[in-house]
Amino acid sequence: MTNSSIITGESLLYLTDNQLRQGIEAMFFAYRGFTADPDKILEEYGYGRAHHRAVHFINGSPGTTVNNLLTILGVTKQSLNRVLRTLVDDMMVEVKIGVRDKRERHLYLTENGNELQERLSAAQSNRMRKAFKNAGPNAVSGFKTVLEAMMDPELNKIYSKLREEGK
Amino acid sequence: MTNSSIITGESLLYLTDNQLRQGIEAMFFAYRGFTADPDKILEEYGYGRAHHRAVHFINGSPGTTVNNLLTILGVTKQSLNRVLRTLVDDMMVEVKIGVRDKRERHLYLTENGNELQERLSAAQSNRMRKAFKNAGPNAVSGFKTVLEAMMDPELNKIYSKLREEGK
DNA sequence: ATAATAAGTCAGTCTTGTTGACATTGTAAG
DNA sequence: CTTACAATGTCAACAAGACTGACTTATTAT
Repeated sequence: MTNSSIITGESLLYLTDNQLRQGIEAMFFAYRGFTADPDKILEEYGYGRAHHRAVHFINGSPGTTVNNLLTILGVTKQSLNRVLRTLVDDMMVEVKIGVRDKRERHLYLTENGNELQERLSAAQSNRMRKAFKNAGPNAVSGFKTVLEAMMDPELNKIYSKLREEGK
Repeated sequence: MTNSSIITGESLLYLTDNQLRQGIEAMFFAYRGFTADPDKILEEYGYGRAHHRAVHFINGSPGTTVNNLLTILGVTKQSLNRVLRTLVDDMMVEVKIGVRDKRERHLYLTENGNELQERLSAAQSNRMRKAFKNAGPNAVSGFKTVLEAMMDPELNKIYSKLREEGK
């Protein structure tokens, strides 16, 4: 129950245990909301969040390799492979053998995969758009700043890289 | 690949698909960081995130009932019971039969449980404190505003209630 | 007395993660 | 050219943590 005071550039920011606690709980509840809408759609297809993540990052980096995806998702190849196999079997993802290095498999969304991705993205983006709209532009930049500071340095690198690629 | 423009109270906020996408990815990577530190501690005890959540909310609302916890955590009683049973067996949580209503079980952290909670809380709060410090006070309020707007209305009610209780 | 509530339990299923071992194919280095 | 390494895939086994459904026990409320 001790309080901690922190000196920032401009002002003195008192971060009480309760403020930090509220931040923790906000993350917990917000993440639940964040995943709620896509989860409903995924259920229709018999997919889970792992499928969503794979589809999301393949869409964002078409032609990415299995190894790349492994790094971004932070799971084992066995775990990813299970998900990827069902997506390929269901004609959601297309696998192309690398030209320069024939060991590599490059991943692309098929037309079906794109359709699924767009449905998932629309659901998740809608909620985020509403949240952003409600909170206003200043809040949005604050939101991103805090989240970036909360990532592991490694993950932040990956995130920044993806951010650059996407304009 | 369409852009959406939103008019806020003060200014015109252009929310491109890429901005929304970045928000989504920020949530994904930040949540990973958010859970990384406590996960390491939990491993020592052979616990998982489910145990963490239970301990967290029992600490925040000592004497809460099983049903309350069920509502906050949003899981089935079978799922919660499994976790709660191990915590009770390990002397982390104490169960007291209700005085007014003897059907109810009121949950409290034991001394051991409190110790665990403090370790977990310290790890998670440290990261959040650093993130808050890095981002500055304005960013912190923006962070909370967006997260609150992102919760389901139901969850927001629970969150607000907990916020009031905790001063 | 009967119905509803709070909690616990048993059994079975599913997703998603893990390890470990091994095979295949292709690239790179000596 | 052979040997080592790398990228991928696969088999098996296991565990956490979620779910459903059915059922019990104790207690309270009608």
